Amino acid sequence: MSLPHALLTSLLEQPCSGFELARRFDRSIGFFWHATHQQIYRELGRLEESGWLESLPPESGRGRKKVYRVLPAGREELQRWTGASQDPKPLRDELMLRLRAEAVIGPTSLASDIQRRMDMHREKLALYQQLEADDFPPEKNSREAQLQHLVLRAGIMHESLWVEWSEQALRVLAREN
Amino acid sequence: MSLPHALLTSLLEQPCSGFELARRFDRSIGFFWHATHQQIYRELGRLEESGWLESLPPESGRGRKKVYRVLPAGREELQRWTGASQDPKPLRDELMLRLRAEAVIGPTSLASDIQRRMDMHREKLALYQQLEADDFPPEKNSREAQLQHLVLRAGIMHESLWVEWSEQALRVLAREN
DNA sequence: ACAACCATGTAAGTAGTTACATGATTTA
DNA sequence: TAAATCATGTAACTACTTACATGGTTGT
Repeated sequence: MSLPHALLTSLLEQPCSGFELARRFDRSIGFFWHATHQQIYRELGRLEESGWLESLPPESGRGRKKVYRVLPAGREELQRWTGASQDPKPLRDELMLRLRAEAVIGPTSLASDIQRRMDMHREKLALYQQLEADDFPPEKNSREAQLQHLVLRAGIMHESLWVEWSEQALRVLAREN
Repeated sequence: MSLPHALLTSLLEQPCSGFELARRFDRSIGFFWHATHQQIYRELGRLEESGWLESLPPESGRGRKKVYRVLPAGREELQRWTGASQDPKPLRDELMLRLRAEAVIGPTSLASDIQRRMDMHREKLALYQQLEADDFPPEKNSREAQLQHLVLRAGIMHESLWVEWSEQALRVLAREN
């Protein structure tokens, strides 16, 4: 149950409509917790039913846009959830399965796909490093900024890991084949 | 659709029953693609319907144990799937959401949970390093061994990443709080 | 004969994905 | 006035999780 809490967080930062939320997700929280607009609309409905959000119906009677705002009960639930302990999810990656399969059934075209994926990881790494340079200069060291920076650091370390791993993998796959 | 291919791989390595498969999963492929026995039984049924597996009914009439074996069509499907390109799944981690939430709603007991998780990552790292020492000595360098080693390397790098990141996170959270 | 473990399943629920539908507002 | 974009939804499906049920085999 993470999506509802992701939405609560995002709406505490800035109340907005489902549509705007979906767009903001794509450029911030969505980097590490993707959600489609359908998921978001469905979840907003549930959150309102639970009494964690309220929706302000369209101002001036025009349009269908609904703006959501977090209620005190929602804030308390978010606090509860954030402090609760959760085990880390184990690594779960299809590519590992494909490597095991390759080991059993012999050479396939895996190497070219790893090359392609490595390029994608490099691109994402460059993007994250740009975001780091733009949004987290050394003098910006409030608690809030440091926590957000930690999240971005995880992304950077994650992408670096897969670039490095891909290089190792390509060396192995290049030997024979 | 990864579980069926994980099962095909495992059954090519060694034909066996659903129960044995579930146990073997817990100690090898399951490290990076966990599955419950219910998932496995259901999937084995589907794979048999698709004509990718055959089941040899219990020998000697006793017991209910069914042994599964991969058919040629299953092997071809596995080959197709392994060579097909797949995009890497983006990082998806609840902990990142909890950090963003902390940044908005202020201090919670996150630090103690990160400490706990760090210990879990350290334990898993130690286990993987032990497996590496036991199963992949330098002289064992067949293609198959090297591919399996790559998978384990990914696990080691993954756990190392989260140990290192946790240390950074604890330094940040210790400053105030 | 009882416990421990082997072995296979059903049922119900949650989360996430994909495809499709619909209407309102803004801008060229 | 047509196209682009804003905005919200329904429906159907797939993957995964959790709880429960049931009977067979092996060892003491």
